[in-house]
Amino acid sequence: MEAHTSCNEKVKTLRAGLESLRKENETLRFKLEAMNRKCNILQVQLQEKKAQKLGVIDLTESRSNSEITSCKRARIELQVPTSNKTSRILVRTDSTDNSQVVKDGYQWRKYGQKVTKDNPSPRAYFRCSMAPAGCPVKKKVQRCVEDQSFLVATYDGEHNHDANYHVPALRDSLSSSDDEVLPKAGSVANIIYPPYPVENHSFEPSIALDLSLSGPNEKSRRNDHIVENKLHNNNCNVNIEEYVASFTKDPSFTAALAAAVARSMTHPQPKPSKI
DNA sequence: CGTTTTTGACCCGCGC
DNA sequence: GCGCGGGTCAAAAACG
Repeated sequence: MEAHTSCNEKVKTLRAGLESLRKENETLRFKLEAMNRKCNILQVQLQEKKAQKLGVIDLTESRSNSEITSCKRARIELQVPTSNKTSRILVRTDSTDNSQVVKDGYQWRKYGQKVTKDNPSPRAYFRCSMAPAGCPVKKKVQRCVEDQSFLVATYDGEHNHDANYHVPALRDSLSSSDDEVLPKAGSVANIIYPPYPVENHSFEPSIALDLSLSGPNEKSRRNDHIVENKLHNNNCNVNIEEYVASFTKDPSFTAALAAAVARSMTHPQPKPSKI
């Protein structure tokens, strides 16, 4: 009899624990949703701000001369569809970095390099090597003749497969203010826009956000604490809408989230997990 | 050892 | 036809 009673109590305890876990799970789900929404809003806002600042230049009829012109116009980094199947982007890089790597989410294999007449910098030729069946897309990468800190990447063709498009595409838009531009030493390109005419390929970079990351930056670490504290200070019983609103209205949370996202991008994880 | 990069050779279109 | 320049090939080297 006594054993039966103690067994019942154990069951009750376990059920209580299970219920507690359920609530915690629910809370975590709301937190994730709220963070996702906020993150999306931030992305949109940042894209809009960038777009406002950069403006658009039509290089549709561009040849080398207009490339030069575009380079002369300071701080213009853009994606320019030159036709249905070709487009050109300018990518800001470290001028001391000799590599001609443009991280655009696709995997490229270099098959040639040539010094052209109008530019002392060699032009590199790449093929897309992501699709096993063979992707027809090619790209040419060459430093801008006027400004060596820019790479001019010309894409030719359309991918017949999905892109492994993630972190690098947003790195710049999230981590750089106007004149405080990446790259750091050893880093590569900072791309502003998707490198293709967006017809069949939607540009929806997936963000791998790991708030537990500890970066070298003290300020961003503080911001992480803000995020974490914000998360921890909201208990399970809070009204959901108020709870979400408390995130969206809190400027410190906004700043902290932006910093965390930016840092997660500048320190990408080997195998990020999507939220 | 398989994959990627390098680099000289080759091909092809264009202008003269 | 010839030369020039851009694009591609492919063998060798480098890399992981």
